[in-house]
Amino acid sequence: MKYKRIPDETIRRLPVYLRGLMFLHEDGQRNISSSKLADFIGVNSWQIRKDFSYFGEFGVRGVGYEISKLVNEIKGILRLNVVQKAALVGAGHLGTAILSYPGFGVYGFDVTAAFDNNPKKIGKKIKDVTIMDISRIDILKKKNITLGIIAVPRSAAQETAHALVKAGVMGILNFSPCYIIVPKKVKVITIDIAGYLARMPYYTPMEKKK
Amino acid sequence: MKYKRIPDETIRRLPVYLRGLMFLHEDGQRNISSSKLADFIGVNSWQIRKDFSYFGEFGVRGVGYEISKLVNEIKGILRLNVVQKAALVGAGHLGTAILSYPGFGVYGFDVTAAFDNNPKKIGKKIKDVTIMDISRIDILKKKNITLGIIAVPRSAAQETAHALVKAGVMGILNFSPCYIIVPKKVKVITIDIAGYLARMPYYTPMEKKK
DNA sequence: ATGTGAATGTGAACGCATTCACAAGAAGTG
DNA sequence: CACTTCTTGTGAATGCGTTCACATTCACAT
Repeated sequence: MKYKRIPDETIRRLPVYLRGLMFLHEDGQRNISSSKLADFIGVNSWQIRKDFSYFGEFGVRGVGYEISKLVNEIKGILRLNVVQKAALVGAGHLGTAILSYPGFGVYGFDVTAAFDNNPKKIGKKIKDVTIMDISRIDILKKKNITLGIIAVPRSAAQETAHALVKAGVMGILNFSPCYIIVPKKVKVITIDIAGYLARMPYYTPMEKKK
Repeated sequence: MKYKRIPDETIRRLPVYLRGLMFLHEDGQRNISSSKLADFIGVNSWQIRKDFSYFGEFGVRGVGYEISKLVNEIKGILRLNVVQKAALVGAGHLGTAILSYPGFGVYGFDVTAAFDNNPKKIGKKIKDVTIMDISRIDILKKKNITLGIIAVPRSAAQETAHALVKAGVMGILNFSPCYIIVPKKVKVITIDIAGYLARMPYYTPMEKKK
């Protein structure tokens, strides 16, 4: 395929394809067609083919895709073929859930450091990770960790982001429900968990009374 | 504004506007212009004005918007002006975090029931909510709960969705990293937490070696 | 070799969302 | 009242992403 701008939406879908494909791979399957894959992950087959076409020709016409090859290609595009280390800030309920969550490992992430400002939590161990005082965040530079996860109360989100950037982080996953300001070179993705649910009543019909 | 189809993207942004406005309101502010609001939540001012224009004229030309009015308008559009009750399935780490998370309340949600299939967890209380056996899920009908939150392992996600739908749920927030099949009338939003992080390395520059 | 069926890859058409640019309205000032 | 400043609301232009339709390629059977 000729040179062309890659839609952001395509990038957003790649992890979806990847997790579907990894599941099928573990399940023992070797090959798949775009339409089978489409049914499995809930999109259209032409969308899948188009998305792949931005990066090259990964399949064989008349035959389909080899799953393991596709997994490697997508991992390569997303740079998930090397272990990416991430640090968590905020060891509350959500932070604990994140540290315990197996899903990050699936994509090749290693959440390998955690910070909090509550002395009661510092020193505690959750899933092999010992919680450190936030003041020691500069250790990220030494450990070469470039991704940060913010799971602190909203009021502390902006300063946490600053601290992460200062410690060399280039990408931030922000679970605080607010906009945070960072230098342009740093990528932030904000997830307002409740915000997703907030859309729901708009789509669901009025509740009928008893 | 004349009749016109409302973009899905607009609906997606409304909760973002809402939470920003509610914060400003609590902070004691009364009025705001679209460009001030835009800076605060990290979008463009014309985007905000356009989005509002689909629903009516909420501001005053030359003056700006009255925050409390705007909050009510958006709540009305999203149907958040009545308390919406939701049920959680899966009381693991993530489920616990969700029950403890104050963010849902901000939007007017009440997570008022929780289920699990692990006998050890049943009967335990988290934040006023007692965890019930999943087999009792039909109680949702009686309690008039129409929203469900899935926080179970992937392998159990599809059957959980079925059970929720059977119990009368019309909207599902799914934290399992997989596509789930439901009747057309039911709205599903899937959040693959790790999937968001998976996009990150694509955007961040290659890590430099020491 | 040739035909048939299956599945990919992609230019082109389409449609939707964002962005622009400006008319319209409100408030303050002299 | 006339003038200036400010800010909204929106038709129109633009641009981006999705969808379509089909040429292309491969495997297999005959």
